[in-house]
Amino acid sequence: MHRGNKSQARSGKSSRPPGLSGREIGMYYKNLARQRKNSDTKNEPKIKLSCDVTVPPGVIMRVNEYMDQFKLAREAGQKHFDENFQQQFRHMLNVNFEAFIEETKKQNKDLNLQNRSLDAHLQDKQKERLQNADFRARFEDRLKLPTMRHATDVIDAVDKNQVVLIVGSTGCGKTTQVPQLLLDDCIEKGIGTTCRIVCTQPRRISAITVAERVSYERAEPLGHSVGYQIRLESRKPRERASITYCTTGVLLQQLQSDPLLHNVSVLLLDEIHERSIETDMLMALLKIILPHRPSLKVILMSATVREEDFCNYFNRCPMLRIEGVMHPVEVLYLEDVLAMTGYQFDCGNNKRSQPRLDQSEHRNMIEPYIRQVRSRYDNNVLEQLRVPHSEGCEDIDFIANLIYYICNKKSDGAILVFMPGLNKISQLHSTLKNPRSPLGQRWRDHLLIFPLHSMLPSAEQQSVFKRAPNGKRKVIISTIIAETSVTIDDVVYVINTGRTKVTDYDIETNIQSLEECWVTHANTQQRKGRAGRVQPGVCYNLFSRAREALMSEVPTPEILRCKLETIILSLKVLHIDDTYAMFQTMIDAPAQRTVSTAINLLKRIEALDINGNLTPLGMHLAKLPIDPQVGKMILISALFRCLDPITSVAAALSYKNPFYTPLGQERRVDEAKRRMAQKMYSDHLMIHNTICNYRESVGEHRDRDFCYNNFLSHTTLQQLERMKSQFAEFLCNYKFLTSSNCLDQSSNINSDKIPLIRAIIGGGLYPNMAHLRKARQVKNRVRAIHNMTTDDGRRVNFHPSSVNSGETGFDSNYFVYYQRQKSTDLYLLDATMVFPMALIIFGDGVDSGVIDNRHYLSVAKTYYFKCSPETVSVVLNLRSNLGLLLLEKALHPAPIEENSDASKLIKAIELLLSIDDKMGDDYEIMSDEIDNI
DNA sequence: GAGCACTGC
Repeated sequence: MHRGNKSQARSGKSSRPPGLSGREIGMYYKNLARQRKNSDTKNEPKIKLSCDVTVPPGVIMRVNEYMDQFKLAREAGQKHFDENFQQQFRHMLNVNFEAFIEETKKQNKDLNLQNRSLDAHLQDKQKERLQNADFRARFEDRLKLPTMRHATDVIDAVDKNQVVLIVGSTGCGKTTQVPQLLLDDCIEKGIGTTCRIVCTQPRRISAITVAERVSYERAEPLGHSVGYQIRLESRKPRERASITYCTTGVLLQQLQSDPLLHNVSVLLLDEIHERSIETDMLMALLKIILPHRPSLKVILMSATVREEDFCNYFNRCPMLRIEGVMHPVEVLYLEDVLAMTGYQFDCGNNKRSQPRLDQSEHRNMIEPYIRQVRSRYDNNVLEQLRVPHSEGCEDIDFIANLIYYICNKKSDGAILVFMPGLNKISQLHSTLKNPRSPLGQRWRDHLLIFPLHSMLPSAEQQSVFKRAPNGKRKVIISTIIAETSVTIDDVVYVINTGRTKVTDYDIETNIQSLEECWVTHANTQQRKGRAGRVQPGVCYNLFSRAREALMSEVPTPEILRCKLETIILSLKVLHIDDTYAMFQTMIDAPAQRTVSTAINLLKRIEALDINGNLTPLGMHLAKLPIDPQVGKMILISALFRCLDPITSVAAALSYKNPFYTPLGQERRVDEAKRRMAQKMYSDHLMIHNTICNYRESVGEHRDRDFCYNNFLSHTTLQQLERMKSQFAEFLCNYKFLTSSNCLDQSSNINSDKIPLIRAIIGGGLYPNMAHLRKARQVKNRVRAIHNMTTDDGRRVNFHPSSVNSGETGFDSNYFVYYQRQKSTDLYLLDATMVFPMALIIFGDGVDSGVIDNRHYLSVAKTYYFKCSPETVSVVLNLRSNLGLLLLEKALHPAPIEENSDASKLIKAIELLLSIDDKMGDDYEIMSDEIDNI
């Protein structure tokens, strides 16, 4: 039935109608190719046999022996399980949403009981505090904040309404003061013990700094009435009469054990205008929770950014506006800057000439505007506005020139320049450091320059926050990171190029992209604010007012730009089964197609069954604080006892890569990474090796040097270690492990078996697969070029930061990856070489068949591997046993004991994988395919 | 040959 296309083509060749001329022959084959292409896309699956995965008979025999032992043991029945999880799971499936809510209410009905003697004590303490000199001095300062002027309005509004929206700009004190007002009001009324305030923050750093600030204002140590809780780090306050600042993610996780928020009396959601996935999600969940919790108060806090959206979303809830206390900031646009500096763009040698489309777009925008402002600007300025590369950050010399102008004409104060990304930051940095113009040379030694980017070490260092010494001007060249995440106090001048990089997600093609775009009004507003923190400032927008009029009001909410697997799982454990309906209730609903793509993936990795219900595996994955694919990876690693390497991989994938890249050191960072990779052709194993080497260096007290020499962030490595421990604790609590220590010997019996680890990485990242057809060395290029496609047939490349980039001599042509992203090209941001057998053992949709008398095993109807019929049968048999084992282990969590019968299956898998490891690559076999690309 | 930014009991 399955006939390969190649054989069709060959038979076509021999039966070409006779008597055709040269041109006619050409047309004949062209038509044939077209027909073939059409039939491919319609019905006939495109089958090309890839390399041979035949297992030698001797190995098959041993694998079968192992499997027989495994099967016998299963049939004998092992019923000494912990029944706890199975009960939980049955309950999960049998209880519907309403019953679940009723149960939760019953369990928590005694929770908020008042404690009168404690209340009286709190009242006394409060009176005492009013006498405390520190408290009083700080209280005087608090009174200067606008929020304190609205104190009675706030308390009143919260008293009378379940939901209140507070809108206030930076510096109004809403985040620090509102929780205190409500807590102190309760204490004074003698009901302090019923008061548990939680205030969510979008970032870890803000939760900590706000909690510290508030404790200081209350003249208390952190962790008394005020505390914080972020992942892997907390200073929790007392149980009652308290304020907890936590990240939004922490609260979402807590919902799993406290779905109606019985542990909270007042919930404040801060920075909801940022439209993070977490706050959007919480708002939707609150609409379900609120009717069941009449005593719960919710305060939404937003900057003045489309605040009416939130007000409408909560039934036109009352809105309180609080004025900010920013210093005035003068805003200048491109035309003003040109008039001021008299700068002339270089148009002659137009190397950076833009595409024609961009040029005509620019003309359509600027000409009407020029007519409008003709009388206000002189002709030279208008002429400069006509230059397409006048806006944004195309002309680095222009930005440098503006910096020198500020140095020359303006009073002291740091300059903050917003750039889109590392490339432009680096260009401006080198222009300022190695100036060609006399003007630049004059200022060079007066500048103290800080490039700021998440991958640069400066983001972690304190020097960027310190004031510049006399005679020096601090210049910070930053990405959007300085807009909200990093605050530098002494900034007085902001240069806003108006450009930033944005990730987007195309539903149709399932492709994530990173591209440079214009910022939104909301971004410009926030950037302007960065100039007015300490004194009146100036914001230089390097785009015209005409451009501003075309910019969007706000960025696209995160929920419309990202994958939904994790959210869907977390809804499922809250018994919200109809996720489509749930998403429809959100402020912005993601497309149905995005939801169905996510659900399909969850089904493929067996987190959901065909009906979309949670499987036992899915229930475990939902509880882990990590994406489901990576969750599955660590779960398998626990069963297969190679915990340490895999948790390293998982931590780095879910947090960040520990390498940073100082400007101009890219080559040396690459070398360091490749040293760590030890020719394993894996970015993931490279991280594992790095962590091992790091630990060794810690043991020998040379970790500082080690990190410095290898461009590693100490802070990130420590956080990765903490995350690894957290994973081990979770898995231990769920009984998949006997120890909560990542390095425990019993959890790492197989940790040095690289083929097995490679396969488990593949098992987790599956179905993100890619096939390398050819790696070739081209003249005049140092590095190899790769001809590679992902499973959807798209051409991809290794990202230049991957250790696989430019490599040749891979032992297998198959790869798994975590992230694929389109920027200058479609890139795999990370990749691990895997052997076909790993995909066959751990993939879904594995099938077998016969083409042209050749037996094959196929993966996901994408890759077809030749093999002997005996291999087909042993592998399929092994897969069904593995399926049974995983199901059993998901229902009855327990590690696979060494020398137990279940461990025989792992031995069998290990054996199959280890022969793969020794097989050569298949360039020869594949070479005929290259013609077809 | 290239890397906006966050986050998880």
